[in-house]
Amino acid sequence: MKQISTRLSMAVHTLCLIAMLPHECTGDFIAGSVNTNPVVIRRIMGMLKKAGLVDVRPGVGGAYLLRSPEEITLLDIYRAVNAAEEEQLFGIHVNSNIKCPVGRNIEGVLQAEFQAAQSAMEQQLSGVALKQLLSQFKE
Amino acid sequence: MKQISTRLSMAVHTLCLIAMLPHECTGDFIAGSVNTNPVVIRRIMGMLKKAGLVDVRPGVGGAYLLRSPEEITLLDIYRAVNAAEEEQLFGIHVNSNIKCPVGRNIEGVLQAEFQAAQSAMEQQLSGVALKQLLSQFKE
DNA sequence: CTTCAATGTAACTATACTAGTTACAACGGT
DNA sequence: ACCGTTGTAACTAGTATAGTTACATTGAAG
Repeated sequence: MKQISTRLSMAVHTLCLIAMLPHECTGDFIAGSVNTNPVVIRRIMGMLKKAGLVDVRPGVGGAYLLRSPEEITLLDIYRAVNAAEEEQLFGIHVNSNIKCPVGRNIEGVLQAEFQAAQSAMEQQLSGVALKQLLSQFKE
Repeated sequence: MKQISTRLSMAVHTLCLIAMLPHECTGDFIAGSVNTNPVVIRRIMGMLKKAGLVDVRPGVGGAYLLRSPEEITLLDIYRAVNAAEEEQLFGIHVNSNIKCPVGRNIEGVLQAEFQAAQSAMEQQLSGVALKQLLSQFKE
């Protein structure tokens, strides 16, 4: 199965670092912790910036949160890194045969059920704030 | 974003047809309602068969449910068509830098949170049985 | 026993997303 | 002016998806 992109997990990682070490968080520094290419991190930072979660300082380097860690949830991050305006998690086949009772109604029926499932997931994500994650790195 | 494969929605469509019209459900007939290639349907039928949800009759054609529509949930179907033994919905980047407090712990932390989100979604799916969908095609 | 529609698969294609990479312009302190 | 950093474009390899063609196998019916 195709998984949800690791952009989300890398974005969470990035935000945790920014929250803890705003001054040292250049793209290269974060890339060193995530263990990937700096450009991948810069792209993610761009998405987080566009979503209003962070501000990045071009030229000088570093980034800082635009909201407190209690006010940034996993759902916020999830939405930030999934650029698609089309936010449907479940794909539904289209152009079913309208001459068939099932084909005629399946799209609407599935749309409702899949939306409910996606909402359940998103509600769980919205209950976890960055702050809760940060507390797990202090030991 | 990459959506969950339309195999799931096509599989639900297929099972609804089998439940309603077991005798007429050849791969070609179903493909006509779903509006896709018969081979795509046969592949999905093969997955549903492997999962013990249906039995297919080679040679003669047609298929029938091996469980009643009350006993087949969207979660059963979801699991049937996602062949991967690795059932993690959220991808997590690996090989983070263990010299960093965040990199050292991020995988475990995210694993727990993502699993909770996935479970919330799956629980919602498990609450919807095929029978509930079938009732929406009778009008 | 032959026929023939249907199933079961393999193989191949086009498309799309992902993650990584190179390259380079623009920014902005020092 | 210098130089490390950010911001992007462009390209690559790898992989999942959905569709397609082709063909062997199945099994009831004539």
